[in-house]
Amino acid sequence: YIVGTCPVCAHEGAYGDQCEKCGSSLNPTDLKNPKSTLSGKTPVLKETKHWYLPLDKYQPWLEKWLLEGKKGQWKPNVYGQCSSWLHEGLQPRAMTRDLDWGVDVPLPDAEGKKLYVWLDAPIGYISSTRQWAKENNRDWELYWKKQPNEEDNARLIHFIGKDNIVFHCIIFPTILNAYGDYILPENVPANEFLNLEGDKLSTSRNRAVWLHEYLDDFPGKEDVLRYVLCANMPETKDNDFTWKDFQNRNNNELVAILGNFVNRTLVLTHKYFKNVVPEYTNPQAIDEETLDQVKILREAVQTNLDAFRFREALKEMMNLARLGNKYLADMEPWKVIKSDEERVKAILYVALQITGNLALLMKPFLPHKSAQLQEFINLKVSDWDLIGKKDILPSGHTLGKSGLLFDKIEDAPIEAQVEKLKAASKAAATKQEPQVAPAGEEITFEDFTKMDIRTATILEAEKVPKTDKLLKLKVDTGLDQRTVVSGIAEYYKPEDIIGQQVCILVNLAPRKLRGILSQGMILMASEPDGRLTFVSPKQAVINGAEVR
RNA sequence: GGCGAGGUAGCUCAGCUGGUUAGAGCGCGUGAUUCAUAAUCACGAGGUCGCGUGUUCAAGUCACGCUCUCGCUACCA
Repeated sequence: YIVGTCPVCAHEGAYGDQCEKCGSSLNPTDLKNPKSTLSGKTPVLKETKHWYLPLDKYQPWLEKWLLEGKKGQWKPNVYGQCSSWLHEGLQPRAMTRDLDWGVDVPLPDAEGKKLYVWLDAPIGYISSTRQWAKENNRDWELYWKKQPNEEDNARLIHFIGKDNIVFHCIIFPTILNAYGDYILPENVPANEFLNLEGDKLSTSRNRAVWLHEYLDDFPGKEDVLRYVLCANMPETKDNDFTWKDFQNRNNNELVAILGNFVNRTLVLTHKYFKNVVPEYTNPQAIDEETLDQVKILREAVQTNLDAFRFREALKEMMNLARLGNKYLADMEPWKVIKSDEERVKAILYVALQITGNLALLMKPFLPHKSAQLQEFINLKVSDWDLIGKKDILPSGHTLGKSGLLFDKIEDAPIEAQVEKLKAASKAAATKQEPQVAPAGEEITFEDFTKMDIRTATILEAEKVPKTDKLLKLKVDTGLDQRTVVSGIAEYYKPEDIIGQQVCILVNLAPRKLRGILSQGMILMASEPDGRLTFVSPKQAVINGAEVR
């Protein structure tokens, strides 16, 4: 909105950001004789004060702490994104805003200033800890402050998505470090994005699975969702949540492998030994070897959890149920019972130990079902360290009342969810009233008539090289044929718009974009999400017709 | 356009510092089995490791070029 004389080449029509004559990029304050393009008056420089985080000053520290210190430790996607930012060079970042809503800047000379959300939000992690500590009679500083002995420090780990990497890896650590005695994030195992039925999640488009609705639709299945989300976690690249996959994983994995193993063990114990854990006499090598596997699987789960490989950890947990199924299939207690009840006692003893250990091993992933299984088998203790014990359910122990841990999900509710999703996003798309831009300032009729808008036809269109959004158009305005550069390439392909009739502002001052002189501006309807659509006469009219 | 991450069986992924016939789970096929929610167990069929060139005795694994997906960034009169 500002023109003036270029300080480099003395061209008089230079813009506030760039001089087209010499191509220099400028700041508005660099211009000599600046004038407003709206009113023609000389702009007044108004100061607005903002507080900055001088990230540039901490660049050397970040390079050492992050680039050197976290190399090979942080996930490639996280480390790569951070090093990309650091290589571009950090700039001071404004931490205050001129807004009429938000958290006030708590400084005497900061009237009307609000804190930038990403200064504020991570500090909320600390204040919420303080609040929690207060309510629970704990010392919050143990969780955030550096302790006299480094090994006593709390470990700070941020579980986030990739869109939050910069705030948790660069900005927040810089603040913590600058402040002084706070611990720093040990790791930030950010995930990629999870899509929903092949498209991005979007709460504004109501393209989401709302948790309260899920719990209504699938009561008691909170752990099923946990399981599917964990098994499908976008740890290395974007992934897709589909209801079909949800159903398959429930039916083929939770029901068929885990639930089924538990069920058959408990049913057999009930049938043969009246729900009491039998004696473990004359164990065979296979029995001991099978029980030895439990500890190995626990180690595998643990190692993977420590390394934030949750999908793999989950798979190892399921392997314990697989081990149990295989053991039962190999031992065939339902056959042996006909000839050797003593042997069946040992077999079911082993199967029950696997079940007991499984109840504990699944706890990090399926907390509700873990508790439920503990009730089934009347297991009161739940320490992780117990996993591997070969007598977690000792002989003579009476089991509880059992049922089914998981049940099958039929096609109908799954299809209903898919339909619901479609209907919801369709409804959201048609509604769409909110967040249209408010009406602009009142202008006079003369102001309006200054704009000469005409109908025109696009004759040629090509993408401007090295840009994503720009198309170079040749249009027939009725008056002439001229070149217009337009930022519509995301929504229109060049070959699709040739012959398209549009409206064009013909008396707009020409402007060079990417080295191409753009003479005029194509009128577009711009929706809140940024989508653009041509504003065109409904019926074909001559080129050059005045639009009023 | 620049930068980052990813592209390995139908699907989701593993393959560390290059080394014999590329692995797992689910799905699929065949067989076994019946204690179990037609669940389970065994066996099997599926892969030009995105494309190309190069380095090497040897490349999914290294180098260069290209291509596709996601993200950050620039351009959007």
